Formats: sequence, C-alpha cells, structure tokens
Amino acid sequence: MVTLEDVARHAGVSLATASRVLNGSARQVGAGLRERVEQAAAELGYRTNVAAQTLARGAGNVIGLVVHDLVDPYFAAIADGAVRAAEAHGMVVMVGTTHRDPVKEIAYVSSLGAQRARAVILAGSRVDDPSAAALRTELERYRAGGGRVAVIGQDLLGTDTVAVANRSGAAALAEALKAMGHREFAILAGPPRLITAADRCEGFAAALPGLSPQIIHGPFDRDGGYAAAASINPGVTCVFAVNDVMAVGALAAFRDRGLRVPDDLSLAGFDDIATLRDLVPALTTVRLPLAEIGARAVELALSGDAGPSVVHVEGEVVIRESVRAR
Amino acid sequence: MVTLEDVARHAGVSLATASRVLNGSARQVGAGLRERVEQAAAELGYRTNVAAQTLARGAGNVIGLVVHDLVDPYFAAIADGAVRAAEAHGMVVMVGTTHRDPVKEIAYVSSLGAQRARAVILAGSRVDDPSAAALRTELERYRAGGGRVAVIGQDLLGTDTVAVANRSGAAALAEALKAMGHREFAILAGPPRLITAADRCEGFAAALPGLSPQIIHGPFDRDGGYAAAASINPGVTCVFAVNDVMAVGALAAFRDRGLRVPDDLSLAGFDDIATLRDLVPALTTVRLPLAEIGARAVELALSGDAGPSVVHVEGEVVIRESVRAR
DNA sequence: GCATACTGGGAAATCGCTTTCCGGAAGGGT
DNA sequence: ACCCTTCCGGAAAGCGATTTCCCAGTATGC
Repeated sequence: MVTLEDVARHAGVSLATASRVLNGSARQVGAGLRERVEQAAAELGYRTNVAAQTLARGAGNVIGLVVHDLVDPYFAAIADGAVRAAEAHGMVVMVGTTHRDPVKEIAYVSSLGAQRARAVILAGSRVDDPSAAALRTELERYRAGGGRVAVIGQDLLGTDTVAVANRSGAAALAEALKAMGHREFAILAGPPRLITAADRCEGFAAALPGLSPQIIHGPFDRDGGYAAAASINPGVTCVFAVNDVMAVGALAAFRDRGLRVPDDLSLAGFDDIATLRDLVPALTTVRLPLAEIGARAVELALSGDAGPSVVHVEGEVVIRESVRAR
Repeated sequence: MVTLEDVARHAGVSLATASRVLNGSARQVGAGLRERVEQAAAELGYRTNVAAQTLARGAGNVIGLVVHDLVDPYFAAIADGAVRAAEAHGMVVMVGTTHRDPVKEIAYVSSLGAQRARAVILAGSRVDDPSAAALRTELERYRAGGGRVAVIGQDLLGTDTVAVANRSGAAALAEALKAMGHREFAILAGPPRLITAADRCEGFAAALPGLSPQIIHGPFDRDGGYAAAASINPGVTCVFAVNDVMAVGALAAFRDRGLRVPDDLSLAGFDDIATLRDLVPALTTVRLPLAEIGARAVELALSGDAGPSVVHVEGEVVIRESVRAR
C-alpha cells in the first residue's frame, strides 16, 4: 500500500506538505509543490487511508442510519434519500437493520459510536417500551463523544428531529373522507405503543368527532393489515390503514372475502409508497416525501448548529380510486 | 472520550494487557487481571476506537455494498440479506447507490478502498460500456490492497461471484408458458447491453426454437415496462417482462389500453418481488432468493479461501394468475 | 538438580495521517 | 532602511489502538 510518506518522498517534499495538498487543509501550498505532489500521488496510485485520517482528525466521515427493515419500501425510500444527501457532503452511510428488535438498535448505536460516526440517524419510531431507556442512555453516551443524533418521526427529547406531521396528515385525510360522505369508519391502527401508528390513528379519529370509528390494533406490516381487516364491523363504509403496506394487506383480505374496493368498501392508506403506485384500485393515501425526509435528517445531523432543532414535514392527501363518495 | 490507556491505568495494568482483554487476542490473560480490566472498562464506559483499531490491525470491519437504487425492491432485498449476513460476522455494511451512473460506481469502489473495507460487493450488472474498463482497474487496485470483491450477477473475470441462473430460469419459464399453449410471445427485454436483462431475454428466446418472439428493448424499470408494452404486436398472447417491476409497468399499460390480463393477454415477470405479491392479477414469475443472494455474496467475500469461486443460484418458476392457458 | 519449555505481563515500536509550532523569505507601510 | 505581517515549507508530536519483543516465574523432562 502506498502511504502518504511514499508520496512525499517521491515528490521530494515533507509529509506535511503532501498532506496539505492531498487531503484538504486550510493552508495553501505553492503551485509548484502542489503540482509535484499531485503528480507523485497519481503515479504511485496513492489512496488516503481513511482510518488513519479519522484517527488523526478525531472525526470520521460515516453517517449511521438505523432502520427497521430495508425491504420495507418506507425505509428503503428514506435510506435512499439519506444516502444521496450524505454523498453530497462527502460522507458515506452505514446502515443497520434492526428488524424491530430494540436490542439491536442499541447495539447499532453502540457500534456507530465505536466507529466515531459523525452522526446517527434513527428512523422508524420505537415503541415506548422499557428498552427505550437503555437506548436513551446509549444515545447520550454517543453524543457525549461528540456525535450528533437525528431522529425521524417522534420528537425524542433533546435531539434533532424530522417531525412528520402524522397527526395532521391523518386528520386531513379524515376530513376529506368525511367530505365524501363517509360516516362509518374503521381504523387498522397498528401496534398501540408504536408512536407513528398511534399518532396517525389518533389524528384520524380526532378529526371525526362524534363518529367514534372502530379501532383495530395489530402488527404494522402487510400481514397485520390482512389480519386486522377480518374484524371490521359490518356497516363500515371506509377503512383507514395507518400505512400503505397494511392497506395492501387489507385489500387482499377484502378480495379474499369477496368485498370489492371501492364498490363495497372504501380504503385509504398512509405514506404513498411509490412501488405500490400501480395497485388496483389505486390507493388513496397521504403522500410523504420519504426521500426528502431521509435527506433532511442527514442535513440536520450535519448542520452542527446550536440547539436541537426540529424540521416539520407535512403530508399531502391524495385521493385515488380506492375511495368512493357515498 | 475514554481511551484504552485510561482503562489500563484505572485497572493498574499495562496497555498491552488491557488490549488483550478487551479486544480479543490470541494471548491469554490471567483471570484476576482480566476481571480488573473488564471492570475498569465498564466503570469508565470504554468504547473501542474502531479507527485506531483498523489502523493498527491494518484491516477494518466494513463491507461495502454498491447497488443501483435502494428504492428498487430487488436491491433492497439484496441489501437486507447482505446486512444480516455481515452482522453475523461482526461486520457492518456501507451502502452506496449509483443510480446507474458508472462513474459513481467507480467512485464508491475507490472510496471503499480508502476505507480499507474488507470486501466490496457489486450488485446489479453493469452495462458493458467503456467505463467498465475503468471499473475493472479500480477493482484491481482495490484487490491489490488486500480487499476482496464479490459480484452479484455476471461472472466478472477473477472475482468471487454469485451467479444467478438468469438464462436457465428464463428458459424454464418459457417452457412452462409454452406448455400452457402459448406460441406468440413478446419480450420486454430491457436495455440491450445490460447483462442481466440480456441473459434473461436470450434464455427465454432460446427455449422457444422456431417461435421467434418479438423483442422490445427499453429501460429496466417500471416506466420502461410501461413504454415497451405499447409496441407489442397484435397476435401476441403472452408477454415476458425481464423483471417484475417492468411487468408492473406493462400491466398498467395494458389496463390503460383496456386489455385485461390474463383474459386478453398473459404476462410474466422475473424476480418475485415480495412487495408485489398482492398485485392483481398475481404475477407469474421466476422466484429469486434475493436476500439469500445478498447473504451469499457476503459469505463469499469473507471466506478468504484460495481462488475466486462462483456460487450458483437457481430461480424457481412460479405460475400465478397473470398467465392463462390457451 | 539443571536445562528447557511455556506462561502471562509489560515496554515500546509501529500503523498512516493531521496539525501545531518554528523559521525563513517575501511583501508592505512609513 | 526597518519593522511588521503574511505566506509557505518542514520537523515532530500526537491520535488510540495492536503487536513484537523481552523477561521473570513456573512447570516439565531426564
């Protein structure tokens, strides 16, 4: 492996000069030497040793991203945005997938701390369970070491946050559905303690005073939607699944039971997952700019300004065929 | 930040001993000291500095994964498998997305080289274009530095490879469709120089001697499928899209034109993307164990054995509603 | 009982880069 | 002509681990 020292020797300059030329420094280097160094580096095929650089500088160029599941298009889209944004800053993204295991989440934060990652981004709201305290401790420790933390979703005290307007988005959706004549609702609400799910559910319900929609809890994924759809009360005319993937599950369940959407039942989701765009019937949903959310989280974590700041992201109601006016 | 030296001092032992206890070494340390060191580390909240470790050891714990697009469920599934496998080996994955830009691919390999990544995994076949030579050079350089390279898809000379049986999978699909009575085929073939696409196309066509299916080239994504579907000849009874995502596009196109699948036209894809499982009609396709492919690539790259080896992965034809017998 | 392993502990030399000083040279103001 | 900056090059001290020696203390073989 070619080292900086080799380059310096080859160019007949000092290590310091070579470093300044090749790895960006505040100090200038005269044109002549700069040229010589660059040439030598090219000839020898020099490649910076990032580990050494990180050690010397005391800060690396990696951003950690912790998601639940990359196969879930919601997280994939966020990851995509994050990777792009990181790249624009000359950073590189390390992803960890927890598959909803809080212990793994903590392990990743710890590992990212060991990497001296510049920032860690936590996507996907954690349930409000006992391990949350341990996570918090670990995050605190990470931040004590100079790392930044950004959270997507819930507003975790004292960290930068990309706050998704789940409540108001769901409320707007509810309004729209009500305006179309629906009165009997069911909500496929996801896990009760999952904050994103709970917010969407509450926002939706709160916008329907006096209508007391039926609330059905269950897992936050496709199969959860499928299962929950089974216990919908007769008389319900419109179903809101707290995310698109669950809506897909519900759709399948309805189909299996011979219920047609939107003829027999209207259905709405949340997120507006691109991969699901061609679903038939097209899903009414609340569009979230997921890639942008990922990117914003990176920006936030990298903008080393003062206090923890919060960026708000709004969703946009998109009415499509899966909902029909009554 | 707590350093190993702090721990050693706190425990009253030498740096060497502390290192041996905390960061795994061939040498044994007496029970008494070991205990003291562990306790000291816990009390002080010591966290290994991976950068320093990497520098000293000359090898890091990151695996680079370069994909085209994380939003594409094909790559997301591969990434998921890779992340899991890496984790099992105590490694961590850095992902880069190229969005089909060969220059970025090279840049990522270069950057991973600078990170002294243990291995880099290239997913998504590159087109056979001029920049391929540059990629090759970069990979060569990377390997000269002791890194391993694994490629998913095409058999790039001299590297470990997870070879996907695109040809035979497509051929098996073609056989199955022929057995169902189809004779007039169209292939939505993707870009002519994209190796994965070309292999699937050729494998399919080769299994239909004398039938000369219509071949339509275009982009490898959903919109490519949509667009290509427009130029299908009248008389065609069965359409093969070289991946599921294109099939989805084609399906949308047919729907827009009032063609019903499978009543008017049969349609098949390739990959068996999980997120698309609930499509109506369910897509006939060739199932690929994508997560396993990602995992295998990691294993391959990490199994530091002798020569470059090739792992073959077979697809499995899955007949679903989108195809009807004639 | 003596030479010969073998064990486990520690001192110190790396690993490759950044950055603080230090110092000489050149430019500018009066 | 002198002093004060400013500019740029280099020597050397870290950054935080790992690992090679070296050594003392035991254990083992004959």
